[in-house]
Amino acid sequence: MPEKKHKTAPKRKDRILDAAEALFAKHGFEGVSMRMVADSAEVDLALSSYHFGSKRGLFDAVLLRRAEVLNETRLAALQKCKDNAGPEGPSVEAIIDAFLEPMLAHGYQEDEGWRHYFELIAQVNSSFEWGGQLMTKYFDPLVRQFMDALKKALPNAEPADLYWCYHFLSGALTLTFAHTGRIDQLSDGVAKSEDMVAAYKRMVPFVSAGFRKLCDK
Amino acid sequence: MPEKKHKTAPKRKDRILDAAEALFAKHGFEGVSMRMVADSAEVDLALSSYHFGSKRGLFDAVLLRRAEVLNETRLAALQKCKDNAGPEGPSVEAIIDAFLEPMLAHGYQEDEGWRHYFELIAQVNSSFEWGGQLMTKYFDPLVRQFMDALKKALPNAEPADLYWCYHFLSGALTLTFAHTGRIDQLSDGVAKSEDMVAAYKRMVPFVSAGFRKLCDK
DNA sequence: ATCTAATTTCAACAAACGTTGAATGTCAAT
DNA sequence: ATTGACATTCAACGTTTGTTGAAATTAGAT
Repeated sequence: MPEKKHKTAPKRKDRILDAAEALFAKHGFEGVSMRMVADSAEVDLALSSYHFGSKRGLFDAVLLRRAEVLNETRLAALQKCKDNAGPEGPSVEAIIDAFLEPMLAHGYQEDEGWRHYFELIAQVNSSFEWGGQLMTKYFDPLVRQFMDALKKALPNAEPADLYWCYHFLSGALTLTFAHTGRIDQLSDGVAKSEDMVAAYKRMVPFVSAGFRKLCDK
Repeated sequence: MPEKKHKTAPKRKDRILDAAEALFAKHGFEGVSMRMVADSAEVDLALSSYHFGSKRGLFDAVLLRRAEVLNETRLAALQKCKDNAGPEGPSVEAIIDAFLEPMLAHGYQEDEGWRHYFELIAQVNSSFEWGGQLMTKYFDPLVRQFMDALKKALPNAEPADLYWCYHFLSGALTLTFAHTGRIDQLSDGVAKSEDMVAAYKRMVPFVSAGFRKLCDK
C-alpha cells in the first residue's frame, strides 16, 4: 500500500476547523482571533497557523471543506430529478427542490457543524468584500448546471430574468439559514427561525412562483 | 429664540459618519479600525470617540441616521398607496412597491452614501450576531405596518405564511443591495448588479407572485 | 533501537487596536 | 476683553493582534 505516507487522522486539525467554523459563523472573519480559535479547539495558538498557513488560509479551508460535499450532493439531486423527469425535462419546482433539499438532508438537525457552516455562508454571501469572489469560486460552477436546467424548464425566458430570479432565490435562501432570529421577534413566535422544514416547505413554492411569473412566457 | 445654543453645523461629525458608513459597508464592523475612519474622514483619531463615545456608538449612529429617513419615506409611500386604493385596500403589488420603491427614490444614483448604507444593511441583516437585534430595532416597527396592510390584502393567509414570505422578501432585497457583483460573474454580464432599476422591476412581480402563491387562499 | 519527518509546544516579536486625560483651539454671548 | 461651552488635537496607556523560529514531542518505517 504505497499511498499515504502517514495515514493517521489528526484529530486536532479537524477540531480547529470545527471551532473556527462556529466562531466565524458567529462573529465573522475579522471578529475572530487566532487565540479564540485555539482556546475553543483546546489547541496551542501556533497550531492553526502551522496547519493552514494563515488566518485567511484557515478561513478558506473552512469554506472549502463542506462546499465540496454540498456541491456533490446537489449535483446528485439534480441528476436524480432529471432521471425522474420525462423527455421534456424536470419542472421548475423539481429543480428548485433539488437545489434546496440537500441543505436539509445533511443531518441538519443533528449536526451543528452544518448549521454553523450555513450561517457563515449567509454572511459571506451578503458581504461586499467577499460575496462576489468567494461564492463564485465555491458554488457557481454547480449553479451554472442548475441554471441550464432552468433554461430548459423555462425555454422562453429572457436570460437576465433567469439570473435575477436565481439572485432572489439566493438571498432568500441564505438569509433563512443565517438564523438571525428576526422572524421570531417580528412574528411574535408564530414563525420560528429554527424550523428549517417549515421554511423549506414554503421556499420552494414561493420561489417557483416567482420564476414562473417572470420567466414563463 | 431659546432653542439651540450652538446652531453651527459641525462638518467634521458628518464627515466621520460618511467615512464610517463607507468603511463599515466594505469591511464590516470588526474589519474597520478607528484609525481607518479618522484617516478616511481626515480628522484626528480621538474625534470619533469624542462625538460618538465608542466605536460601537459610531456604528449605531451610522445605522440610525438613514434608518429614520428611510422609515419616514416608506411610511409616506404606504399611506399614499392606501389613499389611492379603494375601500378594499391596496393590492399586494402596490404594498410591495411601496416598500421597495423608496430605496431607489433617495437619489440612489447620485448619492453614494445611500449605496454604502444599503450595503451595510445587507451585511447586518445576514449577520448572526446583529441580524436579529439591530434589524428588529431599526426597522420592525415600520415593517409591522406593512404586514398589517398585507394581511388585509390577503385576508385568508396563515400568519406564519405571511411572515415567511416577508422573510424571503427581506433576503432577496438586502442581497440585491449588497452589490457583491456575483450576478455579473454568474451571468457573464447579462445581469448587472449596479442596475438597481432592473432589479427593482423584477423584484416586485417576483415577490408578489410568491406572496400570492402561499397566502392567497 | 534508530532515523526521519510530521506534529505540537513555547516564547516572543513588532504592529495595530480602542480608549482617555490633559492641553489647545474655536467662537458666540456677555 | 472675558467667560464658558463645545470642538479638536496630542501623546500615551495597556491590550490584543497575526505570525514565526527554535525547541520538544510523537509516531511510523527501517
